[in-house]
Amino acid sequence: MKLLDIAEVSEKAGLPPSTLRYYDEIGLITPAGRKGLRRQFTPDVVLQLALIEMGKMAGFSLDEIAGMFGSDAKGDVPREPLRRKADGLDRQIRRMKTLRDLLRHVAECPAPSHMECPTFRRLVELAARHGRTARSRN
Amino acid sequence: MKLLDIAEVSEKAGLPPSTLRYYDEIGLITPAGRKGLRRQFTPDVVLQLALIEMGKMAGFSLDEIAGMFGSDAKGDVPREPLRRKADGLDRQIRRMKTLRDLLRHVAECPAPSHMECPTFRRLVELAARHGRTARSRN
DNA sequence: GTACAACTTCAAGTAAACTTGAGGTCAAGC
DNA sequence: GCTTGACCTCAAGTTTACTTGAAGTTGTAC
Repeated sequence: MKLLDIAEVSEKAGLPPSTLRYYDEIGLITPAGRKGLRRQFTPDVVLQLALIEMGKMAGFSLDEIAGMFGSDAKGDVPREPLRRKADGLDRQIRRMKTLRDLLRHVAECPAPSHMECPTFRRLVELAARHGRTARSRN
Repeated sequence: MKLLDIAEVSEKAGLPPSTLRYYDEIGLITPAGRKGLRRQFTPDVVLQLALIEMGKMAGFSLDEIAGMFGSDAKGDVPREPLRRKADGLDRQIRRMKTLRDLLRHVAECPAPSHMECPTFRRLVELAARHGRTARSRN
């Protein structure tokens, strides 16, 4: 299996080397070994990084992300929190769809102030209700 | 129109007063006036705050959020950037759905290491492709 | 009319997620 | 075998989004 050095991973993942070193430092990724001082990564790390990016996009902290996928070795990834996170994502997706509709509406709407537009208000109120319903924080 | 003081807004919006003062300071919200020193808000601010929360959830910075909805007075909200943000949200929603499926899968999957599970890898690869396709940053 | 709880300001502190820079190491090509 | 460019470490700096605390002010209830 061919190993990659940091510049190759950086290229493939679209992340600067400084970030990769930082992720290594906090244990989010781990090089397969070293050649001299240089980190050598398996190609899988690129996939892992894609996963990390997704987690970040969804609003998870690096700590949370490590908790989701990082504890591979131990094998004791607790299932219930994962399910709850997935449910949280569903709620978040719903709110993001509302926000998307809102943005598209604002881009079209000729009303001088958004708050005066009934369509706008309805959408925000809808989202506010969703937010209030989604009481659990993850 | 009845005005709210900071504690009432805090209560209704679920945000601490310190945050509301901060948002005022950076111009994200604006009190309708003051009673003595005390800020007096119109009820609409609660809706605005819901909107801000949505924007944050979607990964926008407070600056970006101010740009989307804040420049109400000027009336020159540029439409094209808004449409692009909406499109960005669509891509993000797609990736979040993948992440959700991934989390549900990990919660079920008996494989010792996720990276060894073909279903898992397929999902991540899918998402990685989505990510690469979505080149524009907002 | 006075007490006091709830507000106020302003400066400084905090946490997360990186980035930057100085100074050092080393593998590979010539 | 030596140069050189890509890597390394470690400490300090940066940005965003707040929070905290000290010290002062004031609307409202008694």
